Amino acid sequence: MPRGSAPARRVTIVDVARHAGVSTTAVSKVLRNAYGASPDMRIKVRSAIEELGYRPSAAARGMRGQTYTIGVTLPDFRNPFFADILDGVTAALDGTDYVQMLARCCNDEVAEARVHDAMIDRSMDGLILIAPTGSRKHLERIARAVPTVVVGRHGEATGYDTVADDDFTGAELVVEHLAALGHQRIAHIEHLETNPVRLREMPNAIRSAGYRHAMQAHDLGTFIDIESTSYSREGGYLGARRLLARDPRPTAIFAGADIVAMGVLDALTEAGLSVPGDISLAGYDNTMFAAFAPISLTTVDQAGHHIGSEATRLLLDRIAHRDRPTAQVKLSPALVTRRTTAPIDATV
Amino acid sequence: MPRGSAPARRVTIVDVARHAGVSTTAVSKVLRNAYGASPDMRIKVRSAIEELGYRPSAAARGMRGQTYTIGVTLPDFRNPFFADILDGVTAALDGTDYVQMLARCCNDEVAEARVHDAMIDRSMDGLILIAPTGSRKHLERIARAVPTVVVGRHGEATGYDTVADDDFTGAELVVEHLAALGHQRIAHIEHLETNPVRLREMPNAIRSAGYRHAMQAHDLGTFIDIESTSYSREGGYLGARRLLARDPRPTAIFAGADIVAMGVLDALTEAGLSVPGDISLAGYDNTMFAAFAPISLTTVDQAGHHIGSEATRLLLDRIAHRDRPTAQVKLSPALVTRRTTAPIDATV
DNA sequence: AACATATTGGAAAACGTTACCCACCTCACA
DNA sequence: TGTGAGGTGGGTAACGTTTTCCAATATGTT
Repeated sequence: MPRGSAPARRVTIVDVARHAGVSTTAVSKVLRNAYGASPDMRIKVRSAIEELGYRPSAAARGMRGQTYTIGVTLPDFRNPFFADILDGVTAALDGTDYVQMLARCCNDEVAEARVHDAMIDRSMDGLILIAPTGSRKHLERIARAVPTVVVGRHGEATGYDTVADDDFTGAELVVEHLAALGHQRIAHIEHLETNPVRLREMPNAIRSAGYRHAMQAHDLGTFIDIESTSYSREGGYLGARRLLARDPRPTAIFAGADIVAMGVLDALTEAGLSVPGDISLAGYDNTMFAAFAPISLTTVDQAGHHIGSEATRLLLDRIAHRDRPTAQVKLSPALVTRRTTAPIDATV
Repeated sequence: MPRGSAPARRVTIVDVARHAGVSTTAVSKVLRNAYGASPDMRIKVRSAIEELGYRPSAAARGMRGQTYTIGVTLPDFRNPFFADILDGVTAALDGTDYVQMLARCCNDEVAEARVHDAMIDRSMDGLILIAPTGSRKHLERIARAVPTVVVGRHGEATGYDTVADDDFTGAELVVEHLAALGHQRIAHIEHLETNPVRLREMPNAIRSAGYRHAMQAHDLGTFIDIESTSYSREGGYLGARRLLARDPRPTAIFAGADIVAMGVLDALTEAGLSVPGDISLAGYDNTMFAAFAPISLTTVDQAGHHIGSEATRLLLDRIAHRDRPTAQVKLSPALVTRRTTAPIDATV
């Protein structure tokens, strides 16, 4: 019986103004901490707001001013690395008037654009796009409509700020580590990328380039061996299956992401191989999963929390100063050595 | 240099109307598939929309009608079970005009209320609250403001629909399974709950009750052993540490959620114990993690996808018919037997 | 042919806020 | 005693939709 006492009209700014005996303009000023309201006025209005339980309508606000909403899009809810970034966003937003709203933007470019548009339609004050796959042009278009920060994408951009990890160095760290352990046949599983722009901008492509460069630098150029699948558990499983079919098979696998390493482990378990006994394995992202004790995956820490808070800081700054030049923040990754990598001697 | 060609005024319904040579009313009717527009009119308007690249402003819509936005709140981005639910929501929303927006509502009741209010302020057309912790009264208040479906909470409600798994039966399935394997000292790690209402409504409490009931039913009442922590990896770790300190220690642990089982495995690894050699372990939720080959966790499948799509179906229905009586959907869980549980004989 | 009923299209008034501008007051200073 | 500046407060017009009418025309019914 949902009947229940009439839909109860929402308390509006007019009600507050009347109750406090002032104009709606005055109430609005207090709400926005805007100039032109005396301390007395502020107290009076605030107590009226309190008494009436008034809450501003974001829809109405959106028509003239801000909605105090930050939109965050991400490609996947299963990759735990993104949760770290979101924590950083939440932390940075804490204490401000802004609220974050999330949406997943699948992996397909059309669906992604639809989600971005949906956020613009909803008058978000700013957008944080995590690892978007859209074209540069598309991103510039979004950024023209609303302040935008792109996370996890390299390259200079004219319309938006970026925050990214130095994936090239991160990949080098992994190869160096494995090479120092005596490994030569170090294979890599990457996320397939063909678009030339994305080859220069997407983290997965940069990691792959870092891998190749480091292999060359360690005189292991002839051992370069890459499987192109996707950054997902299935991608890892598939890539590992193919690598295991090699003869001789690699002694170490560098998975482009922890989630990929998870799939690799699925395949290794299935094949009855032990880690690092039979084969060494490294991931990337240092997600919660990598720290999982029974696995204890060697990986690269991207400081997701820091990435998220930095992106938020940039976004709030840009909302306040839309004309400042764009900034590119690049963070340094760090290798986290755990138990899935071991010296080649220990490997059969 | 973000300068860039003037902020570019958004295309509005007025532009579309002028371009098509009709009234804004007519355009609005076409947009909403409302009655009163001829097929000719629809074609004419739609092509004008296409040509101008018009997109309706949700803010403006929100002031009079719908925003075509569904708000989804969930307590945690790290529990992969929620990702399954979200997939179900996405699937059910596919092909409709609705877009989903997510927000995390932490675990604390005040923060949760703030998030719910934020969604109402943003004129969401409907809300799906996943495993909310708020009081019944709070939920009823939300539901009075906007069509609401509560996921994962038991008990009759007058203002909102609910979708929940039969957690009591699910817990029984686990105990039955372990008892059939010959286990007696079957311990349980639950999420601490003291509030009397939530003891009757929250899934964690129901699972705990199911565990106790099944233990009694199998004449294992004297072996009932519960650690109260939280549904998180840390909670699992802590609970397991305490259980391992028992003498004699349990031969099997029923973790209230897969994420808890993950923490249990952290503790077991640390203690140098093998699964199921030294101790059997079962989880709950059948998340992606449970299927992870190196672990292969026995668990209870909740069909998260189905839960999500069912909740969405109910919500869309309620948006269309706000007066229909509330519904409680209860889904049946299924045991998924994997490699972390074994006969007691095999256990030392 | 007269009348009722659908169908089609539009004019105008909301919806709740903020931006813009103006009026008033007080105070300091010439 | 003017005059200008800074501080306060408010009136009013947007903002872009949907909703609620109403009028005009087409269709069907006696």
